[in-house]
Amino acid sequence: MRENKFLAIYDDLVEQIQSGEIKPSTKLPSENEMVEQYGTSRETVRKALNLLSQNGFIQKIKGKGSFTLDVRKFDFPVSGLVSFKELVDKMGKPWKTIVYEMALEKPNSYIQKQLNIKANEQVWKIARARELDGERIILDKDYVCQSFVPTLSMETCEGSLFSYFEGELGLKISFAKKEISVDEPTEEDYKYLDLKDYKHIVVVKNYIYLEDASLFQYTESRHRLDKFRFVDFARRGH
Amino acid sequence: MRENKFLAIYDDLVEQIQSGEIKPSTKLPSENEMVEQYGTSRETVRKALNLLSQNGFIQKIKGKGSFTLDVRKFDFPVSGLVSFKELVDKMGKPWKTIVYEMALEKPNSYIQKQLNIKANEQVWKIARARELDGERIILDKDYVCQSFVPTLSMETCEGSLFSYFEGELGLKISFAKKEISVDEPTEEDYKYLDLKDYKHIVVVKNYIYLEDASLFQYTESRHRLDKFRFVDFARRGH
DNA sequence: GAGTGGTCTAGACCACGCC
DNA sequence: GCGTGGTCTAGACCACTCT
Repeated sequence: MRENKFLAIYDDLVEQIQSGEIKPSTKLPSENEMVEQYGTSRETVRKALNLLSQNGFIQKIKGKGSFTLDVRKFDFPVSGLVSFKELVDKMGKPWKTIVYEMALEKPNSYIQKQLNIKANEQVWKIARARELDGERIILDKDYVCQSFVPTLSMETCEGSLFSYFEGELGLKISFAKKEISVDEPTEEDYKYLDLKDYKHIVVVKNYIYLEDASLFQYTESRHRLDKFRFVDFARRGH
Repeated sequence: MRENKFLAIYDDLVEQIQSGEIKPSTKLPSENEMVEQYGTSRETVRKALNLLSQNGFIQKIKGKGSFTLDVRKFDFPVSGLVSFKELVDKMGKPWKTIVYEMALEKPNSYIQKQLNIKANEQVWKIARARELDGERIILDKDYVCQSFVPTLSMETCEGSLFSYFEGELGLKISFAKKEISVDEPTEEDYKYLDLKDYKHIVVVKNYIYLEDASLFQYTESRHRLDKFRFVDFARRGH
């Protein structure tokens, strides 16, 4: 059970929807019924329902009620902030991470600009390939300001940087900007990936910000064309 | 001025941020001050601020206040539900739409599946190329159930389908699922686009739903590799 | 008319940042 | 301690849907 009432209600409903206890396209209890059920005020119930709506679990229809959407059709959203490890774990496929580089460097001017830092600040550079079904199909290049992350180990890089930052360092990631484009492969790409004959590569640039709106990480994910897939759920907001 | 108080406050603040009246990375008035300013309750002010936060305009920091983000860095989000016309108008580039096809058809089995309809229902198929700087770089193929859109004209197709549906037909688009992948060009792509020597094409599949959660349109946007760009802003939600 | 979700209010208590 | 945003409440009125 989570700390906040509305999150507890949210979690409860998500669990019921994902487990199939509440079937797709059926009506949820009305807000007033939930007020009784959960013993809270209506605004609190509504906060939980709005979260469900934003995340694509339900659709609210005025005068009628809240209805579950068919979540299985909206399969895994790569949207939001999901790490490779979370994703691939969810899919249940065998995979491997190969660390090619982990070093504390003076950033070049491109990275300096991307991270918006001074030339004398040092950054961690981590280069890792992701192997699925025996093929290295994604190259992740992470650049992290040392000011936020004093130390880093090889083992961490083989696991999830993300959970290290959030879990052990207590850094709170708040939002991110993603940019997807297609580019020509670099020598690095040819060296670290099994690129076959593809003459292009999908580049996902990720700018990651903390709670205080400071930019602390820049990640470039380079995906082999045939293995790239991005799913997004968006509400037409106001 | 919009109908709802919280939207009016939202609009007011967006305008101030975008016009530069409120500079990037500065502090907004506190919630209590806004309560005075706008003469509403605090929850209403907070509703407006949460919208701003979701849409990447501000960052709220507990104990400190709400701060504007540098919106120029987060330039045009292709995310959400934006039509080609809206996008290109915002960029202010000269462009042209070429309609290659507009017909009422029996859907093939692929489209039937995508739109989740019966074989005997008819659908509009519209194929349009988007020309920028003298090159046809995007091919949009729209499939719309006739049950929602009884009539359609050539002029509408040359403009914005979207504003026709929302404006004249009064259809209310509520949410969409997007899927981005890369594929090999079809004969249609070669015929209707200036593909140069590119051996692949970026495919954006869009499933568009109405307020009552009915799927009413399937759109496939096929982008030339070098001109494709997708920007997304995502908060790490709860 | 009864039931539903959408908006709004006035007030309360809490956790956090800062001085 | 004071000001900030985060949560929660109890109640109100509205617009919409269905019967």
